[in-house]
Amino acid sequence: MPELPEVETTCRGIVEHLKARQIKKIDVYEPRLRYPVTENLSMAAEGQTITGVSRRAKYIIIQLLKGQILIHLGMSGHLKILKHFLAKEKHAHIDLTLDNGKILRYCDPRKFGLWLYHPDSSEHPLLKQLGPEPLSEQFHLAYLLSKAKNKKKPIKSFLMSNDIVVGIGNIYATEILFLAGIHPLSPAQNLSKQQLQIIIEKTKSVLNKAIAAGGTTLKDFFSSEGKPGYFAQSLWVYARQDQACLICSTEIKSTKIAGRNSSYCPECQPLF
DNA sequence: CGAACGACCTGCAGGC
DNA sequence: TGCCTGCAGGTCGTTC
Repeated sequence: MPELPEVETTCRGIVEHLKARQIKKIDVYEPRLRYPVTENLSMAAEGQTITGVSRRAKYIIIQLLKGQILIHLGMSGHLKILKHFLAKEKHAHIDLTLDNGKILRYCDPRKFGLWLYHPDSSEHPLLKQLGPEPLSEQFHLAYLLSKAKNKKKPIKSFLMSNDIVVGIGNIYATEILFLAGIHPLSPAQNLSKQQLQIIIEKTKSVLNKAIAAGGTTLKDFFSSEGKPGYFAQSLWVYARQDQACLICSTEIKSTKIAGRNSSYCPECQPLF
C-alpha cells in the first residue's frame, strides 16, 4: 500500500482520535510481522498516555509519556479507528484499545509491517540511517547534487533509496520521473543541475497533490476512516504499460529496475 | 564499495 | 472449475 502520502493520510486520520488518550490495552493476535511483536509492547505501553502522533519517512510514531510506539505499514498494512470492538476480521493482527473504548486496529495481509516499542525519546536505530524528508527544506539542490555525484545507479533506484531521501516508493518514483522527463534508467551522476532541480520540484508537487487527494488507492489502500485515495486517477504512467502516453500517444514501455516494475514513456523520457 | 537479488507473506489475475 | 505461475504499494540481509 503505502508510500509517504498514504502514511501521511493515515497519520492525519488517527491523530485526533489518539491524542491525549490513555492506552487501555493492546491485543496482539498475530506477532509474526517483519520483526516479532514482543510482549514488551503491551507491557510497556498499556496504561500510558499518548502525547502525539507523527510520521517520519513511512513510519508512524505514537509518542507516549515514556517512550514511543513505532509502526510501519509494510506493503499491505492499514490502520483504522473502530468506535467499539468488532469481531476480528481476517488479517487483523493488533488492536490498541483506548480509555474511551475506541480501538486502533492494524490489518496487514502480507505481514511486512512492524510494531515496536522504543523505550526512550532518542531516535530508534531504524530511523537513524534515514535521509531527509522530501517535503522539508533539507531536500534541496546542493544536497541532491552532492549525493548524485559519482553515483552510477539508475535515478529511479536512487530516488527510492531511503538514505538519499525517504518516502518515495515505486508509484511516486515512476510518476516523478515521467513529469521530470527523465528515463528511469539514467545514471544519477549523468543528470544536470537543472534536471536534479526539476526532480526536486516534481517530487514536492507530486507528493503534495497525492496527500491532498488522500493518497493513491490501487486496490487496498484505505484511510483510517475507510475512504480510498483519489490520486490513482492522476497517474500518468504507473501501471499504464502498453497504453498510450497521455502526452504524446507513444506506447508506454516498462522495464525491471532493481526488481521493481518501472513504466516510462520512451518519447517523453530520454535516457541521459 | 555499490548495486542486484532473495527473503519475508498472502491474495489475486491470468493462462492452461 | 481448479491448479500453477507470476506479480503487488517495502525493507533488510546476503551476494556478486
